[in-house]
Amino acid sequence: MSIERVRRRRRTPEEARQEALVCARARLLAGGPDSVTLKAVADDLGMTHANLIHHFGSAEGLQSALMGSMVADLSNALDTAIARLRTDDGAPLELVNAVFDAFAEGGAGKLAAWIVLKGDLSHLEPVRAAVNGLVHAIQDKLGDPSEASQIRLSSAVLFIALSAFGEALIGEPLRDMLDQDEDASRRVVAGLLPYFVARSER
Amino acid sequence: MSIERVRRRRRTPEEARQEALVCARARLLAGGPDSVTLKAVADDLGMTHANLIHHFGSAEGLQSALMGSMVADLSNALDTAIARLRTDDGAPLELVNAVFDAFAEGGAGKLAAWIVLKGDLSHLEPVRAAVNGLVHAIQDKLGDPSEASQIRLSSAVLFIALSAFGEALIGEPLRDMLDQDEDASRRVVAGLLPYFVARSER
DNA sequence: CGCTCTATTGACATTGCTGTTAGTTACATC
DNA sequence: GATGTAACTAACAGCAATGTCAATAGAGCG
Repeated sequence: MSIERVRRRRRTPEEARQEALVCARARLLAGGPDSVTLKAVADDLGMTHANLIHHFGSAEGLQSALMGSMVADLSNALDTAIARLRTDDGAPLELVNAVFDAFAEGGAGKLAAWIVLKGDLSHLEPVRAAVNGLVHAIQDKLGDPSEASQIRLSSAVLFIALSAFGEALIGEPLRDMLDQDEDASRRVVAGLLPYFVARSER
Repeated sequence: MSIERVRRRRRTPEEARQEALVCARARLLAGGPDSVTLKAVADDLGMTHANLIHHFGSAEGLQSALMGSMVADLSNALDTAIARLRTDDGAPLELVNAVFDAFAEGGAGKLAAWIVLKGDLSHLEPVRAAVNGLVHAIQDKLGDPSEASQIRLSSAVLFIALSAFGEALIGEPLRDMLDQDEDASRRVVAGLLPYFVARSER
């Protein structure tokens, strides 16, 4: 019986951080904020929690990096939607789907809820640019650079974002209560969109 | 120098639970879920955490009771909105305001986010009746008992609830990003409401 | 007043998470 | 192959939250 010597894996700092963030995100989405602890993430990765502290400085450092990573993903998803909006001739449903997907699939909905509950609103700041970009992209597409249209489109984006966020978090139980199918929220929001460009906001 | 003997206050079980729940709710809204601990709540009330365990059984018992209390309040707020809808001739803005207030003031928004992040969806169950009551109340008011109208109104309620929930959580930062005033969300939602009764959902 | 019931306390044990430190090992470079 | 850097580990200490238990004391009741 020979002594099994476990071969130790050595990652680059970037690899280590990346793997940890992927794992931490999965934990956040599956088990909530309380399940993303140093020990839990370290165990998942087959390392010790001390090593995570080595890479992120502290537990708060890991959480902060996770927020940053997820916010960046949300930002990128919105930017992609903007780019497609500027080039393709996507229907309004396309845009709505893009925003809803960004909040649902990337876990941005749960992320934002976590941030708000903790009170760290500053982490949401990088989203500002993307959100405003969305307004301008729609404005350019419609070819109406007036001040009035910007205000109107801002409220449209506000409306889409609120709905997408809500759907990502409480959509499933709420739709279940109301006997609505899985696509109901997107359909409703997309259906209401034309009224924003047609009429002036009261 | 006489020995100061601290006079011990003795509450009825109902008083104790009530005070604890009020305090726990304030903590949840101000500092997030992590700030509602046995010790913190007990300190606020001038008692020991052991006494809280005596009344609620465990920390989880306190959290569960808090969720129950807040869900009940949300349910009542919705019922009040329903009652007013059945008697008064409230404008659509009234209804929207009632739902938005229910999510914002009572803290139902943060509560729901907390429940979803923890994964305890069962706690939301008592809301089902109120939500469905809302659909039927609107339907009665419009005097159209058809199946089609119910489906349409369900999607309207879904849409209002998602928006109200979103506004309660990320409304403030999002409106700030978009240069929208405090009432923007309510105004937009109320403005879109007429389109639900007028047209058939695509 | 004496008695009972139980809300309440204080002290202790336990557990899980965070953070520190000294030492170990993988890997790149010479 | 020798060497240095730093990724990594093991063991420990500290802390905060939860939970247990025996003892205390407020309030109603005879």
